[in-house]
Amino acid sequence: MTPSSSNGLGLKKGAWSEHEDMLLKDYVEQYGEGKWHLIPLRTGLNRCRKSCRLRWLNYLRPNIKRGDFTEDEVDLMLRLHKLLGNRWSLIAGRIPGRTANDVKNYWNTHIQPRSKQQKTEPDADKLLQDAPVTNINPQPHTISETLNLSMSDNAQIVSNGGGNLIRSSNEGGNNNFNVSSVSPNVLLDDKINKYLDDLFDDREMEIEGDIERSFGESSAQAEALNAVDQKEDNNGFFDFSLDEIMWNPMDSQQP
DNA sequence: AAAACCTCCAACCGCCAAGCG
DNA sequence: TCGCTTGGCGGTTGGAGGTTT
Repeated sequence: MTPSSSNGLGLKKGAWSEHEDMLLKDYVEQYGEGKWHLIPLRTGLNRCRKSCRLRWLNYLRPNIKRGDFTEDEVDLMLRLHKLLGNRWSLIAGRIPGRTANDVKNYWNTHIQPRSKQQKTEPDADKLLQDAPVTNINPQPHTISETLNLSMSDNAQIVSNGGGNLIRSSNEGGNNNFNVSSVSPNVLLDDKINKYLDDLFDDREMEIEGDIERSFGESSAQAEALNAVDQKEDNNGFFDFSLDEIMWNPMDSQQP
């Protein structure tokens, strides 16, 4: 992929220039999304339809978020991936401002390497024990004000207004709350590690096997997808608790 | 200071499904 | 029904920039 290479048809490939971005933006503002094949005709842009569509979806579209994924975005991604697999567009559709490419890239660079490492190094725990101990101290961290994750009925994560997160739990509903302050980074590691633990949990494999035997894979998946779709509000934002995402069709009671 | 190595992510590729004549 | 076109998706690549040696 050279910056200004072209294919056999004379179509330009590689990185987009500001001028090309402007042409594409103008086209979409005037004609709307779709009809990508008409772009070269109407704008003189020497790019193939696929390239135009991708550029718009992954870069030029309004409201695309840039920068690191937040802790709640990663948490949601992990859970949705567990439910949906590598269906990046579906996952991205439920993380506002993130594109399928963003999600896929993040997964491939941050999550997958750890997953592979854990798979190929069964003695990872021992190695960690032998490694020099690092004390992880809570660090001040700015988070989005809109963060309001509902984890479950008896465990919540909220901002304390001072930049740190508070994890609270109400064990057994007896009004005895355990509250601890944790940094988002630690939470993130917790969640990723928890996910990876679950991923290789033999019992879970058995359960999934049961689902496929009982319903057929497509049926279980469709049911799960419907559950997610029904919860989507008009703005494309999700309106369900994380426990609900993890609802298992095998469970007798839906949350 | 510079070479080697690593990480990230924008962009490309090939495939598939839907729509249409 | 068949073949073509188009939109869309997931997997992969490779260049840019950062980090380490």
